[in-house]
Amino acid sequence: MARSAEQPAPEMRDRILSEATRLFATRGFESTTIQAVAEAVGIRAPSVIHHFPSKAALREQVVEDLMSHWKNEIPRLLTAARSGEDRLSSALEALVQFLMADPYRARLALRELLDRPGETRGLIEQHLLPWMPLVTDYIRLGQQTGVVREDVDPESYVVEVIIMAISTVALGEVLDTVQSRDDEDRLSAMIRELVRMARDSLFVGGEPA
Amino acid sequence: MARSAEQPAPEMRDRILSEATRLFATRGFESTTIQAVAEAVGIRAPSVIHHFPSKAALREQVVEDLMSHWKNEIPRLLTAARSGEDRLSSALEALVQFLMADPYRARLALRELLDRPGETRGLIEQHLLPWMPLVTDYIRLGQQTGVVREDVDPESYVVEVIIMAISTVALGEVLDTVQSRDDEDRLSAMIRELVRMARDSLFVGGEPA
DNA sequence: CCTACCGATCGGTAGG
DNA sequence: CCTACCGATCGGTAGG
Repeated sequence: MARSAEQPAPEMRDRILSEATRLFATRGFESTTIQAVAEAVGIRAPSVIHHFPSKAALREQVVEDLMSHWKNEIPRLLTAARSGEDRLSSALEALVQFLMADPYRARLALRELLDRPGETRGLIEQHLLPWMPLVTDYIRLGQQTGVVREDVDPESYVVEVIIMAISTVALGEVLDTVQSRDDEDRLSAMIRELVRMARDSLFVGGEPA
Repeated sequence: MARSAEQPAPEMRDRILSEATRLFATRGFESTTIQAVAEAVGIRAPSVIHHFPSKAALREQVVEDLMSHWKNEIPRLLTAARSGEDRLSSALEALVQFLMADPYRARLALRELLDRPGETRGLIEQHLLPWMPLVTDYIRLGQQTGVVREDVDPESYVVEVIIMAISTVALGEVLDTVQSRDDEDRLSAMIRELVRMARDSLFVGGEPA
């Protein structure tokens, strides 16, 4: 009779969050019923509601968990490489790695951007925007020293690269069959081309060898 | 008594399609009720079902209309400019113009890619893929003549550019407030940067001036 | 965490 | 194109 009484199964809440994340990312919030989440974790629908006051609250927590992941990773991404001019390329590759580590991250982000533009914009302004100057100042510095193209619009460039990375990873599953490849899967080729495009459209001159 | 009998209101069907497109694009298919579509055109829900056998059939027609638009526009996009090496840039600007002409096109495409990857992939293979070689062969020709970078992966490049264009236009509303601008709106700056990135990551050398 | 249950809303039908 | 209506499912509550 030590620890059997009424403790609410410590890991159950996390399991619900995990399955809800997966389902919201793949099917979308509206298409996912509480019952589907319950079934995925092996319980009944009302038990899900016991852990989260409402379906909306469940979504909120799922999104918040995603954002806190971002908040933790961003400093790591931005300091991913210190090898001078190649720093931005390495940061981008780290971003892609981060996105591909959990296949639901990119898809969930894209869905939230489409479904709740206002709320998501608020989250972006809160958590992502403060880091922007750190990157754009670095790009402007590169423009002054002549290694970065003069006609680059730093803010637009950064946002475009992030959009490209998120969209590519999120849609990778679909795009994977656009063309068959023998040597490797399509998504890897896309990611590699993405990194190349970001690099070659930023720095002046030809290949960095 | 000439034309009052039982003709099913010729323009009503198109009005339903138009409002359904707008609602599916902005809120998503699952979040859009037949009632909401009916209300938008000023009729009752059962009258919508009279024009389309089911909600799914309405979606099918909306998507088919979008695809037929694409099919008509693609030849025009690909022959948008004949001024030699700048041809691809002009084609891209034409693509962006096409996407921005109807704000719901990009958002609907992105939603369909997320919600129904299998079906959408089929539509892409049918309608878009046949045009791919026309672009990729042109890029490969440019690689042989030395105007296009050697390390460009033609197929990946084309898909990335299309993804970037669709995503940018679709998310433009959200991104518009990432940073305030005095001279022009954020989306225009994003589009211009997108075109620049596509150009500078494709061709060798500095600015074409 | 379960069973039993409910009001609301959904897509769709009947029948003019 | 409308009113009247229905079975199914949804999110959520009650009460253990």
